[in-house]
Amino acid sequence: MKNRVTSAQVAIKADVSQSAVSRTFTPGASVAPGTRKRVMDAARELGYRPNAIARSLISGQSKMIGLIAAYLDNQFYPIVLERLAKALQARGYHTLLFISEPGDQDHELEKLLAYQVDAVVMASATLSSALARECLDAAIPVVLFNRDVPNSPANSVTSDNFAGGRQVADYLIESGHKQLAYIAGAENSSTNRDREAGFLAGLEAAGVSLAHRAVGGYTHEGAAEATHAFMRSDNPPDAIFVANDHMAFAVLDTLRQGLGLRVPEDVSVIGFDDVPQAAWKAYGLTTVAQPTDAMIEATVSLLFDQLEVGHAETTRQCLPVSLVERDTARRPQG
Amino acid sequence: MKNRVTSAQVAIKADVSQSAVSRTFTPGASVAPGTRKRVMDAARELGYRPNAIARSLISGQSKMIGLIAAYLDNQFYPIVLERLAKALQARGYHTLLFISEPGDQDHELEKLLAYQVDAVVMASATLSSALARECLDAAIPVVLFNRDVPNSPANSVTSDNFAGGRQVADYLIESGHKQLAYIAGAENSSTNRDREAGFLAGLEAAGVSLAHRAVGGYTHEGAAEATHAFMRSDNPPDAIFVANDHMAFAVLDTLRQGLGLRVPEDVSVIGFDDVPQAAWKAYGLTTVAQPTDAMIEATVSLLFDQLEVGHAETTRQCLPVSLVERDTARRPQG
DNA sequence: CTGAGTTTTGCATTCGTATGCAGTTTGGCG
DNA sequence: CGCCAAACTGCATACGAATGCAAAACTCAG
Repeated sequence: MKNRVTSAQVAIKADVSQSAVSRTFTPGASVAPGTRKRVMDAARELGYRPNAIARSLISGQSKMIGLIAAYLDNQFYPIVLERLAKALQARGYHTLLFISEPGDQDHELEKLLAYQVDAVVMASATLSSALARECLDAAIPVVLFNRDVPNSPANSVTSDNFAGGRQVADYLIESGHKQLAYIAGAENSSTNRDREAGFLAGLEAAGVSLAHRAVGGYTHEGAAEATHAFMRSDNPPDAIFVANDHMAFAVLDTLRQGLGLRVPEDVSVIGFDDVPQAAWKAYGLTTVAQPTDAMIEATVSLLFDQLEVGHAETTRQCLPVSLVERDTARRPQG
Repeated sequence: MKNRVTSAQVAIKADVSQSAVSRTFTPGASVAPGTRKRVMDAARELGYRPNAIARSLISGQSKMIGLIAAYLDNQFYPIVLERLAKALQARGYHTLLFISEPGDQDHELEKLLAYQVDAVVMASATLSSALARECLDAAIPVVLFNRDVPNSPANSVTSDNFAGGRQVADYLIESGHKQLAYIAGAENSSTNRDREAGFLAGLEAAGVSLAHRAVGGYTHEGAAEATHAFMRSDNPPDAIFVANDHMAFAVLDTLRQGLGLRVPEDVSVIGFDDVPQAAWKAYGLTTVAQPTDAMIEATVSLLFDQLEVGHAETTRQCLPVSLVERDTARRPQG
């Protein structure tokens, strides 16, 4: 039923061999101009399109990159997804998308490897060490995006989460906040771990201790609940550092609309990521900006170094962050 | 270098034929329990994983669905992407993602077809009629998601944009608004066309004429500019219908933070889509809800009807919408 | 017009798996 | 114990394109 046109059919129509057709569609191959034209004409007439699947089989390169993601409701990831896919497309690669549900990452990754992807980018979920080994064995480069697993053989591209957390601590202390709170993302995520560690390091350096801590699980609801809990306590915080912007929006909504408090007069709030929404005026969120474009660029170069140049050493890139001062945190010297 | 394990290697190790290995991994094939076990053991030991590329080549089914998208900054699409990909995964299909840049859709779609995707879902960009024909020729089902091209041979799943626009008009008029404005998305998008047509139909039925109209291009900035222009005019609107929520947020920010106006006291605003953000308290956007889950479900069943059952007729599904009353539009009888 | 050097071309094989066919084994039942 | 059907197995081939190799065609200088 399917109207599949093959190179052999084109070859017959153009009165050349199948090889000639193949070479016509292989950049850099040796084909006489006349032959090429005959082939192109026949191809156009028949509606021929080289079969990427067959090509992959023989060339050993699928030109597909497996991308594992989840939680696309946090705007950070869709944006990464869009730009990364676009960057890969520009280089002739395409993105096979896997949405990982908590729990079945390994199972899904199995399937992804079955598709012979040339590399894997993990933008969420963590790589189990078993899978990491499998990828290593199969010589499939893996890049962890925005996460880092210390002793794994995978490459990673992250921003300097520790420094970011530290900057937030310094900033909040310098601007006179006394009761500091932290809303964590997921306990086991590397971004949360580093952001929190940096924050705590900053507090310790100033001799301040953390007044409140709760886990928001990177969800809107979790963050809202945590905020309520904080504010109901005996010593409510005067500043909340939230592990990412997505949760910070919920914190702001809860403080302002839910509890009728003023931000930053009553409570300061600082997020992390600097998603586009953070700049929207309804929020105007003070936050730590991740260098999204640079991270994507780094990911792409890393990938191509390994895919096309053949570099093998695993690399861990950590890019600098910067605090973006907007309207949700009292400023120093104010 | 690549440590590729093939079915032949497993066959040797398990002392069976390559066919036996193949059959072991083919659900429903006839294999003796003992043989299956020997094969499985050998496979596990060698780390064998069936090569989906080779399988596609011979079976003629890639089990990949091409998904074309763009504008992932509008939260509606990431969510669709996530849920759709998940639903497809659950059925053993995977998503090959293409980000279309305005202008090169055709060129990209070409590549997508080269990958032998079993079907195409277009969640943005419109299908040129040339491409539509190519897909038809290749017997590749195409589903237009949230868009509709009247005389094309493609299936479509949309919500009732016309009825939604109409409801907004009725609602705004009933609640006593006099100066109505509309901010369009992109002129050539079917969603915009239908939403606007429905809105105008409602106005006409009430004998009201549209006071203002501008094109926001589905962008934050475009909507902000349009709002400024409206409010600078001699007869500023007391209600603005915005073609989607993404732009409506910009309208709200501009009215409130930019111009110091109160919503809905001074101006009412209604959006379209009901993305999760619309429910966040900082916005509390009154909007028309698209039945996202139902649309995805419809898309998936449509796809599978065509892929596995073999139905061929093209279908156009149009699902009902509902107005969600929140806080950005004055209510009738208030 | 000849011969050496360079392009172009076709043949045959390869990638890894699925499957029709025919041959072999197994099991059930009389 | 014998026989037929059913279950299982292996062989050979196919999917569509890329590529090493050797033959053929062309180029150009002498």
